[in-house]
Amino acid sequence: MAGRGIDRLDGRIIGLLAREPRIGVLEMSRRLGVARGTAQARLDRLQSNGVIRGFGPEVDPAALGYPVTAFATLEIRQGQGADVRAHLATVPEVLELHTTTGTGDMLCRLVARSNADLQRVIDRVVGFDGIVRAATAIVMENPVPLRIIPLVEQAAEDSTGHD
Amino acid sequence: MAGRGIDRLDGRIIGLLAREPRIGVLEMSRRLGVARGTAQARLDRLQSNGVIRGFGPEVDPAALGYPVTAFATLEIRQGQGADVRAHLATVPEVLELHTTTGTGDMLCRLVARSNADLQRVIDRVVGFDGIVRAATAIVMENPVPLRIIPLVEQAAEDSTGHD
DNA sequence: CCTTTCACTGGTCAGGCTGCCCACTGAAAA
DNA sequence: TTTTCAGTGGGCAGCCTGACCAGTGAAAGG
Repeated sequence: MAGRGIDRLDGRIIGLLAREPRIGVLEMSRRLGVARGTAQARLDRLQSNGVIRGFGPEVDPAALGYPVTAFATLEIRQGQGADVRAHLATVPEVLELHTTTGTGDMLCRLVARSNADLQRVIDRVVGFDGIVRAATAIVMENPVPLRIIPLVEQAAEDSTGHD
Repeated sequence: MAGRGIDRLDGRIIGLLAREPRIGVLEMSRRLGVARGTAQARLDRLQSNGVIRGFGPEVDPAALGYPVTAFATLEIRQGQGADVRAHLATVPEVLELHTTTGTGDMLCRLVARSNADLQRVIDRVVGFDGIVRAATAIVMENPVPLRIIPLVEQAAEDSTGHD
């Protein structure tokens, strides 16, 4: 654990990076109106802090041929959690998995080639002994795609106010 | 709509980029054992295809001071969908929003500074006329963080088999 | 069987950026 | 007052990028 927070300059760096990821440190320093060394140091710190985890490519499952997304709530048999986790990790169509409080025990995000193919994916997901019940919700629209900038801006404001 | 699929070389490119995002086209071509122009052309194609959306920084909400994640299922009053979407888009703690089939009408991912703070976030989310009911599940563990590589590999295998 | 097309190769070139170094400044903390 | 630290502005060599080009091999088309 490291980064207690970020200031406005950090926020601007992240925003800039989000808008134009291909940008270099030099160009970044020019846009930000700071010295190159400063931009470099800030960026290094954000990365070692863990605030910026990396710059991995964002791959669109739809473009890969998996246009259908769904969320499945799973109910697990007592004590089978670890096995179920391991099982789900082997299914490529399981994009993420969370254990949760509430009615279900786990929530996972799935993708499939079609609604018909989703059946195959779900069969594979729930075709495992430890899973008692599954409820699936197919995603129709995605009005707010995964985003972080608004939160970054709020975190930057909430900080001491330094620039 | 564009990319019908990807071949093995594309898959290796994405995998390489995921492992070492800072890598350049030249180094990439060396690792892949192809000419630089080829690597460049493939990468360009993946991006214009929309398979690779971008290289935005991956920001960790926890490092920003938001270690609590939750999923909320929302039930919407008939005809209020658009208003609710617009409302949720203004809440920074709403990281993503989907409209779904199933018991709820919408599913959103939330983050908060603490379990106590989550109450504030939920109040803000559901404190809107069009929302009839909300069910929240707090995330305890995240055994499978958002991933795409296994799917990329499968898509690459499923393709014609070209390299 | 010949020709066109296309992806890939391997090479060159100038310009620009990165990583690294340094001395200096100003502000805050000790 | 002294120390510490972030930031500034500058310089340097090395490497990479983007652009370009001629040549090759395979597949598709005539």
